[in-house]
Amino acid sequence: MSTIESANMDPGASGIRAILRGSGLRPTRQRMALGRILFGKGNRHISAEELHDEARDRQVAVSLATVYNTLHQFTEVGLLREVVVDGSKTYFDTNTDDHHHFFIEDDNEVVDIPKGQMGVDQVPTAPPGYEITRVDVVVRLRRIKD
Amino acid sequence: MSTIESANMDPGASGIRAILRGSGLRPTRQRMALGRILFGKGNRHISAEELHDEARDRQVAVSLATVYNTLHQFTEVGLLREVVVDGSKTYFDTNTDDHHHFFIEDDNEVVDIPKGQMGVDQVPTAPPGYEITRVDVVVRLRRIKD
DNA sequence: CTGTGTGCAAACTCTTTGCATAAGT
DNA sequence: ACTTATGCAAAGAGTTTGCACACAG
Repeated sequence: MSTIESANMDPGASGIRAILRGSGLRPTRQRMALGRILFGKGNRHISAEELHDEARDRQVAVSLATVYNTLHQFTEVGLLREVVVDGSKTYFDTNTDDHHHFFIEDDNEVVDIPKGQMGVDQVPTAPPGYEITRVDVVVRLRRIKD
Repeated sequence: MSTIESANMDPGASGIRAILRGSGLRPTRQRMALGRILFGKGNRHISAEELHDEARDRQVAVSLATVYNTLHQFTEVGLLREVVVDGSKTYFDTNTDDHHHFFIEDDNEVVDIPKGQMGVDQVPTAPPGYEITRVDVVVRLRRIKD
């Protein structure tokens, strides 16, 4: 368990405000609170439900609909990235860099694959008339039981 | 590996029956009909809804619940493979070989990437205690509009 | 003030489930 | 017959939508 909670990442309230302003989003109470949860401590892979629960745990009253709205707005302005690993839930990644994921099937957890540890050697040519928007790689993992 | 040989030829009713028997599934009217749709003409990437519609179009009465049951049973015995490309729908691929996919975002279509046109050069080492079950690559495409 | 954001509940989509009926062997 | 499969409708999860009220600028 990596507990790197050194303040190297936490932008603080004013930082979040700046991020939102810079993205053209009004810094409302809810967006500020969700922003702090999302960007307050390193990279996260979180679902709407999880974010909602976490907000509640922090005594922040935010409706689930607002959580969805906020996640989508953040994604639109490039603060988040959607990760598709599982047909049933949508995960949002605070790391918007080009990178890939491990997906731990046992507990539905998404983990970044360290950059440089994985590569795609031949990106295929897109069929005529199409362009590649992204290449997603998901390495599925299962816990070894013995 | 019981991959269906000659994937581009219609196995015919007797062929489907043999496939089902070989997988330990009773060849019921519904499974036979769905099997023919699925394996009758080359590789397919189909959702439950699409398969249901197609069955209806062929005058085959099958309930949606049975379509889901059948798709999952076929997947369990290795006749199909689930493809995760989109958070909202589940697609089933009649090609169970190791291969990757294009996903055309404009019309939610899944297409196989020709074998050899794409490769993953370094499969990352799985974290200790875990084993890799599969590596999925999805190349997302958008239609070029000009 | 004025417009954007939020909360709530209801609606929606995709998928699963429970149980009585039907069909396979 | 005996067992497994199917159909239906209802329930379930995750997500979205519509509209009145609240809040930021």
